[in-house]
Amino acid sequence: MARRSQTETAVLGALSMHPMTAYALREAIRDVLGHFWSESFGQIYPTLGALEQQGHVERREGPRSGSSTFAITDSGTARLRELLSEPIAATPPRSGLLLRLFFGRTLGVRKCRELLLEARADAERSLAEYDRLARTISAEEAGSPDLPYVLTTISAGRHNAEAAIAWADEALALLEDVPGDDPPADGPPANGDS
Amino acid sequence: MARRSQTETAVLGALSMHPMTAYALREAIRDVLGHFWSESFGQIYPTLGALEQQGHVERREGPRSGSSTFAITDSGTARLRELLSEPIAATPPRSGLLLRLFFGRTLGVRKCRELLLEARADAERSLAEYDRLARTISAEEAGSPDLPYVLTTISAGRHNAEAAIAWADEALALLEDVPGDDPPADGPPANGDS
DNA sequence: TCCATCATGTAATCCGTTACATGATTAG
DNA sequence: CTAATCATGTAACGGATTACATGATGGA
Repeated sequence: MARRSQTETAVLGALSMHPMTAYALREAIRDVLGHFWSESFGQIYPTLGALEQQGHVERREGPRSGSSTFAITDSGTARLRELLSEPIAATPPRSGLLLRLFFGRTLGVRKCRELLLEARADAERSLAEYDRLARTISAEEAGSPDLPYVLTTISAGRHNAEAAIAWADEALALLEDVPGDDPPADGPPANGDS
Repeated sequence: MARRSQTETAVLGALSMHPMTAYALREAIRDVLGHFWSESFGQIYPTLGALEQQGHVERREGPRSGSSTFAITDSGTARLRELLSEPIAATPPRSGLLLRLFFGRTLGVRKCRELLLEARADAERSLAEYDRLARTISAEEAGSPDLPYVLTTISAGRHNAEAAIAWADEALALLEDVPGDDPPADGPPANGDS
């Protein structure tokens, strides 16, 4: 069971929408699934090769000489359905931001505030991006059977971004009354080098 | 630079609160940082060893024969400050749930609804847990300089859980009018086995 | 002609999980 | 005495990123 983990799922899924070259696949995963998924370059080719050997995808003439277009086969669609039905493998959480805030006493309040403001700004930007995306896709893909599903994933991004903004504000308030003793420079005190 | 990635940060951070054995460290990371961080077992011992060699932690007599308690040293605290100040390494997103919903046409509406209901229930449970946690810690650690920082991380969990609930409801509404053609069983149609 | 983009792949390496292997202490 | 918990480590494996290596095509 060469369960290439969930890479297989992402690749088959992307190809289930329309056939494309490995290169285009990579861009589709980055640009279309990018908000909630990522695949590294070096995974895509080997996975495609394995899927081809298993008969789940078919290699055809590509747009350039030496290039190939991959299309999902019936067995590939069945395999995808199977993979999507598997229980979700829980990704262990790893938030560098929360790790820093948790040890904020050591980091210093000032830097914590900076991190929070940055996070807030990032979230604000994502929020705008999700709104734009939702409008674009709703128009472009109007009537597509995929549309409602795609919209649920965009909605997830929107809600997360909104939550991040509200959280950042609350967290900034929580740190409001913390004494500004913070810049505990890494050497002895009263040393303004950095 | 054997940058044991961010494991080093988590280990030094945990030891910055109080000295403990490697075993206790593991439990602290699981139970205390667990909402936003995880370290696998096999990372902790080697990392502690490396930190000891660099003089960032000190090994002392442990509570049992053959066991050791580790304490952070001054250089360790400086190192922690350094690590915490580094730019946050963005973790590539990987949401198995959103991956499944995105390809929901293939998975089938029914299973998508089930996934959403599950996710909603999970979030509801976390929410209660975060509330309980916030109350417990506020009482237990009242007056601790770490308290406000810890509360910001709990607040993050709360907001995320709330967002997940609101999102699940919205997503369920989005899938409301999708025709229930869904169970595209992996064989021929008109087969009510499951 | 030359650069950006399209295109395909391999290899080295790192990070992290899991399984394995062992033993001391304490509570029931 | 015996099971649960505390305690420490190593080894094997698998998954993922990154760097390396190469080349075609088309537009400026």
